[in-house]
Amino acid sequence: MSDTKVLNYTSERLLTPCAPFHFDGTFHKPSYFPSSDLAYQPGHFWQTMRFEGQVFGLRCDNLGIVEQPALRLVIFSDAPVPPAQVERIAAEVAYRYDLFADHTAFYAECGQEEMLAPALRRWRGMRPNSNTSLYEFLVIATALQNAAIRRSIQMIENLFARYGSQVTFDGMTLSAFWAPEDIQAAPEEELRALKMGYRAKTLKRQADAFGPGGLDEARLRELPSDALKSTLMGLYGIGPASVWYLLFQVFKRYDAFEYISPWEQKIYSRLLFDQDWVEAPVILDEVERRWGRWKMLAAHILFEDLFWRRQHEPMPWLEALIRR
DNA sequence: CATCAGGGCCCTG
DNA sequence: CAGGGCCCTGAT
Repeated sequence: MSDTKVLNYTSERLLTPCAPFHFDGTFHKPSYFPSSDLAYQPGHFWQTMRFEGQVFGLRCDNLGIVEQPALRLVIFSDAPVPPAQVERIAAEVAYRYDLFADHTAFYAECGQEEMLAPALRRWRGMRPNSNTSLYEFLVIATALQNAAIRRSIQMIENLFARYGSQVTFDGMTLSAFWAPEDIQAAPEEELRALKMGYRAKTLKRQADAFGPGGLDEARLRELPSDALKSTLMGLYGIGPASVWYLLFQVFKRYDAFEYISPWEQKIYSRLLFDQDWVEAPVILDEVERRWGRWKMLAAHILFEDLFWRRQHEPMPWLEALIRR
């Protein structure tokens, strides 16, 4: 799409996350690949959001500190937003960035754990995030499968260019996601031409699952983890690796660490054992032993801390694992 | 130039 | 439950 929609109206909403809350550690994840629907500067985060059939621009500004958190959500739109919709958008942002979860028990049980403590000194209050809806995350998970990271980025950007849109707000232009119906209407061959390869079929079937009368993300959020996991695994193209990302990032299940993919396996081998390669069951037992029901939240903080440190410290072993 | 694995998953036997 | 096949691409 070459035309750009300009979002000139703004609405504001103050949000007060549950302390402790780390703004930068929650809104920006340096281990995630870059994509054109997001922008970050310390204390500030921008994204587009397709919600209730419209495309919005969002900006979040940090107004607080870890122990007294506060943030301003600014909603950019092409028409005035009714107050009730402002509340629904704020609630969606709060869910995606896990703003209101109480982590008191986590810090009581894991705050002094020796391997985690150094990372917590830097990132106390970090939470899992999902920048996107469930449907949009499935697209990202599909692009990640059996591809080196450079190619995954290419796939997502090709999809944005063909099915997404460009929106301009707050002095910047970002990509916005399409709706599942846009992919339902697209021929599989068109998706293949965008270098999706055999994933074209997967994208079509996932879009079908989210069309009118399809999966209801709000309802899935209420499911217990085992039922949620089996529902997600039932989606075409979603296997153990993708569901591992989904349970933690999208659905904030802090104990969802029953599987590890090869790339993460290499990194956790180094982080936990200072070795090149440790067998998966050994890693999974170790995180259970150290952090119990908080194991994925704890591991995530350790993992992201590594990628933050990478920006300042030379880490040749890690660079070798990141092919961009 | 050819071959291969990659931040998997489906399908078959 | 194991293993072949799948689109494409940079690395070797």
